[in-house]
Amino acid sequence: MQINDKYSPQEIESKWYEYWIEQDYFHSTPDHREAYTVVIPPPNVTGMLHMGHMLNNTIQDVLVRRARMLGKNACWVPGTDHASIATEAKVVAKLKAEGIDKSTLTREEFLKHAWEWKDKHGGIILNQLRKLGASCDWERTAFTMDDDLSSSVIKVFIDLHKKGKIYRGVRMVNWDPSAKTALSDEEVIYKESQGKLYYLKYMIEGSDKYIVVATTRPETILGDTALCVNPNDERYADMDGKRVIVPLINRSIPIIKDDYVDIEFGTGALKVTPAHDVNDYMLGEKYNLEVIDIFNDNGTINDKVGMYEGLDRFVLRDQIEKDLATANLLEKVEPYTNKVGCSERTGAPIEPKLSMQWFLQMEELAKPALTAVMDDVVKLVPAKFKNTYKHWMENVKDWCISRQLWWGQQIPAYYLPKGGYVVAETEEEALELAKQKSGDSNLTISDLRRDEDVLDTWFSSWLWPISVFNGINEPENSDIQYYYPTNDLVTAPDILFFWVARMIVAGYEYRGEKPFSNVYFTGIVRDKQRRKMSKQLGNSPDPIDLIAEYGADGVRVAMMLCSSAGSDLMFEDSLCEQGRNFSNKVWNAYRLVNGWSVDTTIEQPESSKIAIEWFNALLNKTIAEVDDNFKDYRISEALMTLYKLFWDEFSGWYLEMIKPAYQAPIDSKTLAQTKEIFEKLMSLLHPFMPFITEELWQDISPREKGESIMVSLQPVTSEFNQELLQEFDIVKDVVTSIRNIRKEKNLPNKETLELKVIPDSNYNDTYNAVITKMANITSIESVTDKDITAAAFIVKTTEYFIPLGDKIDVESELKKLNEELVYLEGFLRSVMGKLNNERFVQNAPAKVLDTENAKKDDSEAKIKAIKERISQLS
RNA sequence: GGGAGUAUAGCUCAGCUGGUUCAGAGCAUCUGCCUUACAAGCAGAGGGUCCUUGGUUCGAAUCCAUGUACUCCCACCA
Repeated sequence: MQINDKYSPQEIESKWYEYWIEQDYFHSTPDHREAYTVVIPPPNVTGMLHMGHMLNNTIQDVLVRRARMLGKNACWVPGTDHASIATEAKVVAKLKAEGIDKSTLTREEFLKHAWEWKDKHGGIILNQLRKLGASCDWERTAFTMDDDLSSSVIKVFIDLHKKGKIYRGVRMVNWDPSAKTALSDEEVIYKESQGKLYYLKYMIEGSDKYIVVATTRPETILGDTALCVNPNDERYADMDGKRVIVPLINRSIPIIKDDYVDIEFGTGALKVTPAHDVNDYMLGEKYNLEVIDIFNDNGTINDKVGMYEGLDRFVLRDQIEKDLATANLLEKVEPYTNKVGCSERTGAPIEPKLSMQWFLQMEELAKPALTAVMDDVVKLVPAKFKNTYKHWMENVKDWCISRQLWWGQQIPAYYLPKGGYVVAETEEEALELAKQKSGDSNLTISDLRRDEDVLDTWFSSWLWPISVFNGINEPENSDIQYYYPTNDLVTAPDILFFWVARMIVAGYEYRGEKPFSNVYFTGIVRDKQRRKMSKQLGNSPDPIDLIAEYGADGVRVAMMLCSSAGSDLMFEDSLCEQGRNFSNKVWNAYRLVNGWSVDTTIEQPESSKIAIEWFNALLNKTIAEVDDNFKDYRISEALMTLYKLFWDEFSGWYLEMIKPAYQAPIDSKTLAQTKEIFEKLMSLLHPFMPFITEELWQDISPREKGESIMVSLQPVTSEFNQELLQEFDIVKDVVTSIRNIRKEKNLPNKETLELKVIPDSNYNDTYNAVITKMANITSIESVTDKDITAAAFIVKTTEYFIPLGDKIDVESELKKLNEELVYLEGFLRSVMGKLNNERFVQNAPAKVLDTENAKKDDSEAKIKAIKERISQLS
């Protein structure tokens, strides 16, 4: 497309992405430069791109592209996570839709289906990232179940087991009856749920009296093995040694006393079900109670009790309520709101369940990881997350790492026929170990039974920054040596514990070093009503549609403008308009510059010289600001700074200053310098808007094949003339004042005006050329007396006049002057109030005193000038 | 139940260690303009008790305390 056409992002974006790929700019290999490494938070293999990814990956791309343009060897490793529960659930559902039940398949058959699924859907999200312009090193694309990564996981498991950090045991775990697997504590989310509180009658054995017990889960009476009251509860003082009968079940259970029970709650009596409640389990251990597990893995009732067998737990709850009522054992039912733990992945209510699982001891491992964050060796941005992190790490619990699933890394534990197990990387090693352990040299592989479980997904992703560089299998390889530790991690705060904390732990355990230097937490993308964007609510736009409508550059700019670290962002489609409008502005500014014809015989006008000098100073100042913003990860501010620089300063002021008259040519020097400036502006904007900046950069001057803005260097800041910038603010004020007068007096811009000035210390005629050009002034004449027939204005302390003959309205002029006078006098009074206050003069630092004195002088001078003009006019 | 955070213009937010970057920005709104790069634009304008109440200070949006309102995290209350 031609540059003088309208801006149309669709036409340029795919072209440049292909070019970048073809030129292999994204790929990084170790060299002499400083490495800058980012590993992507691997999205779920079956995921689709949503607004959260959009935000997250835009930030990463901005950081990576900028680092690359700062001369670093930037490497952004992309990849996906196998997400064992989520993916397995999807595959199971898909098979079910085809009429295949998972239980009829062998492990191998199921995994075949799962891999097919992965191959079919696994690449979608990464392809979507390309549309966004993500400059990932695609040749390094990793998947958490790639051979290298899987063997890393297994090695680490074996190593931790060898170190005695991994143990196997029966514990109360969070059971997901839908996925039929254990979950870690972090995978349980608590939701408010409107339920009921049931008051059940437990008859006292050998008596017609009863004790009422309040419970939210009456179905668990099947597993009741005691009734517990507080020893200090007088209502139950005479219950020592007595027993009660479990309603409906007619089992006799003891009454025990423990101060765990809250006297205030319900009736002060607690039913104890050690198999199905964590607290009850602890009571059970303490008082040596029988444990009756009443559920099957899928949440239906088993045959242990011999009643209600096969019923689902929630069906049973209603059934029990009816049966209790019929038997007159239900005193009452109250509405009750409580928190119910649900599976993060499947949403199913969690069932606390006793089962044999594998655990990782975290306490010791967590120590270096805690110190690292507290000492800012790993810096969290924003820092408020340090508190949360500290609290979690100091109270870290053992990590349940086994899952009763097939999709994932299978635990490398092999059970011996006569009890005991060995842990080994291969079957052959396992056999050797087994022979040693059992003393039976005739053992064969088929005698060993491998543990069925797989490892928690996070047990593979916690190695991500190491395993993508194969740093577990080959700890000395050149990639890991060069790229590790990585620099920035960009992620959402909801996986701080799942992932970030554990990566830091693994980093210290397996590399003896932090995995990254900075963690940038993005906010959560919400809609206008502050609701989290989600598929179910249907309030999330499809990012691909947005890109199609506004262009990737436009969407990127929109996201970056409204996102500061750690705070949520309220997104709506219309925000993209701002991004697209800005792209359009950039495009059109280039069209203007590009459309000028050059005349090498004309001299460079004075106004252009000044404009270039001024803009270069401003550019330097802005680059320094942007550098600072990036240093503090204030990315949206960096962009806003550049946005204003380009729109207001460059387009609004600079281009207007150097713009030749209609169809007139421009001098070659100004054009060349302007193109240079334009190029720098493109470089500065490139990390945010990669496509349009490449397109224009390529067009500015002929480029060789193989050149690209993305591998060019960022402009660097240098000394700039601070005074020039301040003086220019005065120039702008003068121009604006003249524009205001034009507006008031209805004078069209085309009509030329004369300007008179009474020079004083704040006046500098260097800039007259600029003023005349910008405000369409014919001449600026220095005078000594006020022109009372002219429209007047004061900038700083300098008085200006525009002779308008009879066009000025003395009445309204006086009114305005008086208003201004009142304001200035009030202002002066407050300044004088400070200066006359002895304590202020004594305590305030010299700098503050100076400014106050300057304020005083300026306003006094202004007041004097206004008073004079008032007296002349009236 | 414990902990943390936030409250500034209609909206989204800046405002670092109290003082000319102190009341700001962008968007939105309003008023003029189809001015020869751009109406996805240009030129202007309006808009805030800096959540309440106290305190510290010569001086508070900024520091301290109290209250209020939201948000998030953690926790085994049946």
